[in-house]
Amino acid sequence: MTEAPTNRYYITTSIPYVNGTPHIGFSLEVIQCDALARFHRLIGDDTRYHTGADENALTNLQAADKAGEPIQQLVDRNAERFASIREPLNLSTDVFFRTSTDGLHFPGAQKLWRAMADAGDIYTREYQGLYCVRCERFYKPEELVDGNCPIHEIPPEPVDEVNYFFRLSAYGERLRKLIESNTLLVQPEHRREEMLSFIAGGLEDISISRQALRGRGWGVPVPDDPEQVMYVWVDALSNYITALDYEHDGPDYERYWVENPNRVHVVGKDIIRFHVVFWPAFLLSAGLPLPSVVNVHEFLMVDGVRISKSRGNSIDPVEIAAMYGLDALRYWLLREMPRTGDGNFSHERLIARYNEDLGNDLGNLVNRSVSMLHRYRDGVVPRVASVTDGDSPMAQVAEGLGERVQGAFDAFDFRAAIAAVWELVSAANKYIDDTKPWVLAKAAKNGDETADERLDVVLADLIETIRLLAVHLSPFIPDGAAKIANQVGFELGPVADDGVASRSWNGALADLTLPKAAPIFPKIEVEAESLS
RNA sequence: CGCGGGGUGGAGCAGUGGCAGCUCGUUGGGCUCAUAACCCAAAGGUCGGAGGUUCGAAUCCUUCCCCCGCUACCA
Repeated sequence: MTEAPTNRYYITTSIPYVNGTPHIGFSLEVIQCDALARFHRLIGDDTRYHTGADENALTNLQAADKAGEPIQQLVDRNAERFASIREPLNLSTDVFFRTSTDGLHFPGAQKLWRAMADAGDIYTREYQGLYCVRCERFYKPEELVDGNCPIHEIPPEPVDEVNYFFRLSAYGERLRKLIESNTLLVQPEHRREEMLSFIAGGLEDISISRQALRGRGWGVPVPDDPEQVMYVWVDALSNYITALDYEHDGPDYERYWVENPNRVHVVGKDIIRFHVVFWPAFLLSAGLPLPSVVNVHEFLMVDGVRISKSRGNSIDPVEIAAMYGLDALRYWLLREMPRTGDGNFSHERLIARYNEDLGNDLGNLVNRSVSMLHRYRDGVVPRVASVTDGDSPMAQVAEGLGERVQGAFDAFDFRAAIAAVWELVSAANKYIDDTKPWVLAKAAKNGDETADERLDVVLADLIETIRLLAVHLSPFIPDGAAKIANQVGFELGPVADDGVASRSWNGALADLTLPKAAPIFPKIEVEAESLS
């Protein structure tokens, strides 16, 4: 096998405002990214999974004022809440980056600003207007409803100030070409078209600063102008590189941004413009590499209604994980969320998916297989030449599974990735019914040597199938995958091309004695009235 | 208004020119290794309406109806 150069993979979530607490919609994004990060580690990529908090937004300051609390204190407390979902959701994040406290951020963001300014893309303009602090944008008088911001229903503040503007209008053509050529790949396809259509409509220059006074100095100061702080999106978007120490062109920056073809952002559909147009334009201006992929996910609704704090229909993913188990939550999010169109969260569907897929199909498969191995072979995995050679029926089914899963991941199609693995689960359950090991065992007991050999093959086939399942499922349900691995006598560990951690059929568990069978995904039993 | 998405058996979804599929549910059967799990079979859809292109349309075109998102805050 020739030594291929190490592939690299940098993946980011968007960084949420920390004026509230994480809800299940955000967990969709971090869990999608986590599956991708874990998958890329599994195939041996040098992977960095980045997430964090956007703390310099004016909206955070307002939340603090409303709570009568010092801004830094509120931001510290809420950032901790976002950071703390790492353990209960078993996220493999490499960094949780805070834009108000991490020393890398301010100088990095200012360096980016200077680079854009040096390119001649930043200029000042007198601006008079009505400014909604919650939106952090200006409104035209005719856009107001009863004198209020149409979104937040609060009166905008009259503002008369000089702002810095970015020459976004100069970048439409270059962005169009980059997106059309998929140099900047926007997924799914219809989002790409939406952005092309947006660009074709013409880009206007955008305001990229606000008066520092309005936020009492909260935010990233504009270089050489203490009167102004950066518009939150310039500051926030830059986190993807400031966290890598863009300030000093540090080793992580070189490794994951400059010398890495895979720079992947995963974002919600609401902020697609910022990531597909604004951010790439900033980078073009500064002469820096662009993201290679922006994957856009849809929203998760609850009972068909958009999650919002004012409606009070927010659902805490940590609570769901505590109620039903993390595997249930992760599996449901990755298996059920449609690629186009919003998904709909419901306790019933989550429980149904868990019980049916994880409990009945997968968990029961492991359980019945290991039970039979103990019953007929004292828990010792038979060593069978045809199985270790990959010549057995289940090995045929598993052929190419790794490629199918990878193809689905490359397309951010988590449902297809899981479905590919599930073909193996279904085939294994069917295999048991077809081969009837209990019949073989009875015949063997009566002296039928052919049946005895056949039983070895079937059992070895099943155990190897389960080993593969544990490995392939580890990006989706790391906890459950670890339990499956334990049931067939190994620990999920670092990536390997052979042995128990291999993604390919190899019969590596032959001769091993397995622990006693124990249910991995016990059924969730709930009474209907507790679901409301 | 502009841009975009969706409308497929009871429910949730896949399916971008070639006999309409998947999961769940329902009904019947099989099996007894297993978490009352597993396997097989059946019933159930004129693919939102109308028109058109084509040998052939869920799929392409036209038009209409309904639901939703974006329009420079929101994961």
